Amino acid sequence: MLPAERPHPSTGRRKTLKRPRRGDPARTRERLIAAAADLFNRFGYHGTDTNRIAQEAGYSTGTFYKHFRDKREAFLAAYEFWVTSEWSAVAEAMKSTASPEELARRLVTMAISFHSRWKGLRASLLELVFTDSQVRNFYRAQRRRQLDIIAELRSSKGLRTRKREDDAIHLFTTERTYDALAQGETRDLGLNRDVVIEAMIKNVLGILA
Amino acid sequence: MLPAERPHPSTGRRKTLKRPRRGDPARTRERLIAAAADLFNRFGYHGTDTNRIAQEAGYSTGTFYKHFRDKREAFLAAYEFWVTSEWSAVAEAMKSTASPEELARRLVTMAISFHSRWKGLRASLLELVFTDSQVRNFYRAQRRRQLDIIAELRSSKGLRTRKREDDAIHLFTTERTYDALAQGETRDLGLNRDVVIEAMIKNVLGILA
Amino acid sequence: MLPAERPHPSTGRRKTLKRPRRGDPARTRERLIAAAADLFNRFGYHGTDTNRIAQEAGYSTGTFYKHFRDKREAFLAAYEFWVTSEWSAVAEAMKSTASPEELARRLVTMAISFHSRWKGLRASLLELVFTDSQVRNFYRAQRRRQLDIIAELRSSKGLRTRKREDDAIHLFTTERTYDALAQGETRDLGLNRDVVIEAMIKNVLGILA
Amino acid sequence: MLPAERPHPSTGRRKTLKRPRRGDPARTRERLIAAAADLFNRFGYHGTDTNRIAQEAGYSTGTFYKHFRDKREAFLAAYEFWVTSEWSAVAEAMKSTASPEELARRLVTMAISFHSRWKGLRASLLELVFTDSQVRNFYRAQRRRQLDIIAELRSSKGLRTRKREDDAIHLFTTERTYDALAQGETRDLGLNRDVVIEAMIKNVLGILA
DNA sequence: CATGAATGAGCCTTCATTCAT
DNA sequence: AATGAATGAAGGCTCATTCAT
Repeated sequence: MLPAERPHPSTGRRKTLKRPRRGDPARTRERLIAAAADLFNRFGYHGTDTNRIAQEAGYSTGTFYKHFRDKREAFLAAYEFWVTSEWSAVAEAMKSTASPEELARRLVTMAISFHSRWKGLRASLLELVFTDSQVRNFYRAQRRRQLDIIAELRSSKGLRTRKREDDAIHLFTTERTYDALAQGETRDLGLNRDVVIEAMIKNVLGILA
Repeated sequence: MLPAERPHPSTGRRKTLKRPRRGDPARTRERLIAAAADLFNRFGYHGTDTNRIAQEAGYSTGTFYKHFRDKREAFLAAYEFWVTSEWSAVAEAMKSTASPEELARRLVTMAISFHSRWKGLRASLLELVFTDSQVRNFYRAQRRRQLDIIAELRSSKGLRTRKREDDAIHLFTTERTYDALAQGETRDLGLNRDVVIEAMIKNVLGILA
Repeated sequence: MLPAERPHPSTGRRKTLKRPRRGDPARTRERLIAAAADLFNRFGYHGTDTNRIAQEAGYSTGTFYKHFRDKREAFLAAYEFWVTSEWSAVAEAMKSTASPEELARRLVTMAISFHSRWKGLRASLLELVFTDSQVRNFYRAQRRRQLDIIAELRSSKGLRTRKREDDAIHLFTTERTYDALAQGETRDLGLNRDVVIEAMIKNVLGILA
Repeated sequence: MLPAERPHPSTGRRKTLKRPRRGDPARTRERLIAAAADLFNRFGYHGTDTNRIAQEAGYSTGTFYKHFRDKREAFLAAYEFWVTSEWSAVAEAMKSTASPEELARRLVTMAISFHSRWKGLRASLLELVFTDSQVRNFYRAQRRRQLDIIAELRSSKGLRTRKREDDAIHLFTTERTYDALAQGETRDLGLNRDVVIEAMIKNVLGILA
């Protein structure tokens, strides 16, 4: 029997939707990363699908894979984007000449807002760090860089040197608390948000001293 | 799930348990929970499948759904099992008459070992807390209970009262650091493990004072 | 924002189609292999999809993967099925006490009908033998077995011994000609089918002498 | 396509040809055909993608479709290229005044080397002949032409006339054996290559007589 | 003539869940 | 109480093809 010759793909069903302007790849990638970041952040890594990301960015399925090897790579790109913007904001704030108290307050506020904005991405990240070795390596590299930046910032501010361990512990500490604030955990536990925030400010102040 | 990768934890072909046909339901449930806890902990929530849990426990697919409404419920049961055992161990330790220093050291050691043992479960938990409202509610309830227990323990030990916020912050702080130790993050960041541990002990001591 | 909790799969859309009787796995596997053989044979390996095979066999997507690791494995099973039935038919024919002429004629007829029945599977097979090392290994093993069987048959018939090379060449030769007959190539080339067949019979006779 | 496997042929990073912007169309087409032939031959029809062909030839995706209606057309062009070069080589050899033995040997050697060089293309061809009616028609036409050429060659050499059927059978026979030699099948079956080759030479000699 | 970004149908595979035995 | 065959929605990813520049 003659085989059912399959018709050439995409002949016949061509929706007349105007093809999105031929943009430059960098912009496309940016848009995809933005969409990915948004969706991962809202629905988590496992709750987000690749096709949806493309669609949300205004592109079709295939375009996604022209820019990322796979879903993980898109996640990593979104993560990097977020981290970069976070740290440049911190660096910016550090340049100010405000009093240590003022600065500490500002940093804490910023941190809380960052953690609130990215809580979904963070949640997925921490899970993937356990599950996926590539994500883990990427994450660890970011962390080292973070500690380096902190040390640098402090020395550039003329603050006294501290042990890397102390900085790390500070990071762990505050980070988890910011998460709690961002995720409404403090509220659910019946804690007074302001009290917690003040404690954080005191904590940060300790590092700026 | 992420493509083709089994996470770092000790792999190894957990042999199927000898089939315990017609056991009592309670034992069956226990075995299922144990298998679930083990697998979730090793491969993460999304990396573990329901059929595998049943098989690992020595039962068939259907049995799993006789004991749990769905995968989440099994996860929650595993989580509860772990938390319960953890807190009873802590309560046990608190009964001792060791010096505060000794007690603090013991508590920190215990915590680290707990976090090491359950790091996979914890990683999944934190992601699900974000993704899944039922897990979130369950988790929050556990946390409230945890804070209550701490307050209780302290009062039974005749220690001075502290603000619930302080206890919570303490929890957040140490918890994240224990995670870092358990996951080898301190090593990857080039930190001296002992220095970090001593800091934790000092921290705990502050609460026992 | 609370994540869009995804409903439990297959809740809500349950078509009331009566679930196919719970059969024994061996029968299911047989049906799947039969469907796979049929579809691969009609549309080629690349023109056949896995879901279609399951459906054709009267099962759903997932069932296919309960029985075969992947598409290739199903192909190999189909191939083995076909080869086995072919060779047992040949062995059967060889048992007869017909004259060599009669036997040769019968064998040629059988071969042509086999090649006609399985021409699609053969076409895919030969391509996969090139493309896929697992298929290649499987195929080669079959061939060795085939040569062994021929040698055995001859010795059991009391025929004179021949070089393995001669048997192999005979196989190659006739095989390609049977393919041509089966695929209508002889007709397309304006050849007289009977003349070709008679030549084949003479050829086979040479081996039976 | 079969998952994650590159077939046995010599791998190796064919470097992209230097970009020949604005060449003449004929040269462009030639380069595309050469690239197509090479890739189809190495990875099979289904293992080769259109974009890769263009890239390998030093052109961009779109250029491919300026020269071929679709993938099949490129395949057919590659096939024609190969067949043409093969037959002109045979014709060349036939012109020589070597002894029949010498000629037969030379022809067999040539055939084996051709089949070795093009085994991948042949493998795909035979599958497509089954799957795709256009390829089939093209192939059949080539075959008829081939038989015509043989008849012609023989008459021009003053050899005696033979039935077209005999020529066809000869073609089928030797062809399959050359494939086996080219694909290493003889080796895998534990056959002595030289013995097989000598048999082929004898076979060819029969036709030249 | 040439480019290459974009398209989108399609296919393989997984896995939570059901239910007849 | 337990079994395990069967289900089928979902999702990651590929690749032939188009068309605006």
